[in-house]
Amino acid sequence: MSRSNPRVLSTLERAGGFASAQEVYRLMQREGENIGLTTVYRSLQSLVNDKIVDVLRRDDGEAIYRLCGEAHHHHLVCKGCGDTVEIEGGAIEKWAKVMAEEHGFREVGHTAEIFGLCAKC
Amino acid sequence: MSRSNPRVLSTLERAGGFASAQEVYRLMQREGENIGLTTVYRSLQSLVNDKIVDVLRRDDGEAIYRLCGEAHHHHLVCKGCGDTVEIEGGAIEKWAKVMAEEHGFREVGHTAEIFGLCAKC
DNA sequence: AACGGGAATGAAAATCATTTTCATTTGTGG
DNA sequence: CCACAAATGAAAATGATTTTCATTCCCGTT
Repeated sequence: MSRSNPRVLSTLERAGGFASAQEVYRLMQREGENIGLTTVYRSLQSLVNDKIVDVLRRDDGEAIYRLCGEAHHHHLVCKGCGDTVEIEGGAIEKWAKVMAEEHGFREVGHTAEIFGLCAKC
Repeated sequence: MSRSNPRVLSTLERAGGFASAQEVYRLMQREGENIGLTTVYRSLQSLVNDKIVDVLRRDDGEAIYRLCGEAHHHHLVCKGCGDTVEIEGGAIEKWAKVMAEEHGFREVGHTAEIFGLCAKC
């Protein structure tokens, strides 16, 4: 297995903690970094596995990566400007737990996102 | 502009009101319908424009189309066998609404899935 | 220093969904 | 029957992402 290239993480940080693989790659190119697209993808994937970054989807389907704290949280994403707010989801945790038990599921996780238009858009 | 081919809508309905363009296409093929992939894409786009169907994204980025006005439900998916149970998510609807209002978001939708191991796996 | 093996790298090819192009077919009004 | 616009679909183009594979780098061992 490959480990994350530290320059990828640092670039993602500098990008405001929110960018697609292609964007991270272009950024690094512009900054004269000598790195291949493949490595950028691999590093991002590895960061996702390690739960250091989160992956979401733009409306066009492109994956965007985002630095993420450890606390489990959810996102409120603006369809217009892509602005993201981290929100708390206690209600979801409970819902997921109840639903899982009701159907005899074990080792459950969940995803939940809300998307819409923010006040500015 | 092209108009939607009615067979596409009818197939999407039969698919449970929830499928990707490729899936709709494969379904129609299997049923002996004589239609091209291009037309399926065009029809779905046109249905989206007319707000007859909604478009969401799968985790892998593939676009999935859903009939508008379908009872909104969520999925409980088994990581082992892929079995899926439709579950009701009243709690989520409320949560999404509250969170959106709290942050000044409009026209909000949401996605929520629970995954785990079912009783058999 | 030379050696060997595993990890990291990246160029190029492969994949896959989606879009575009364009020539053909179909349907409709005149 | 004719003309013309809309609909269709095969094939090529696009763009993100993944895979392949040969090369390079790193590190501990002789």
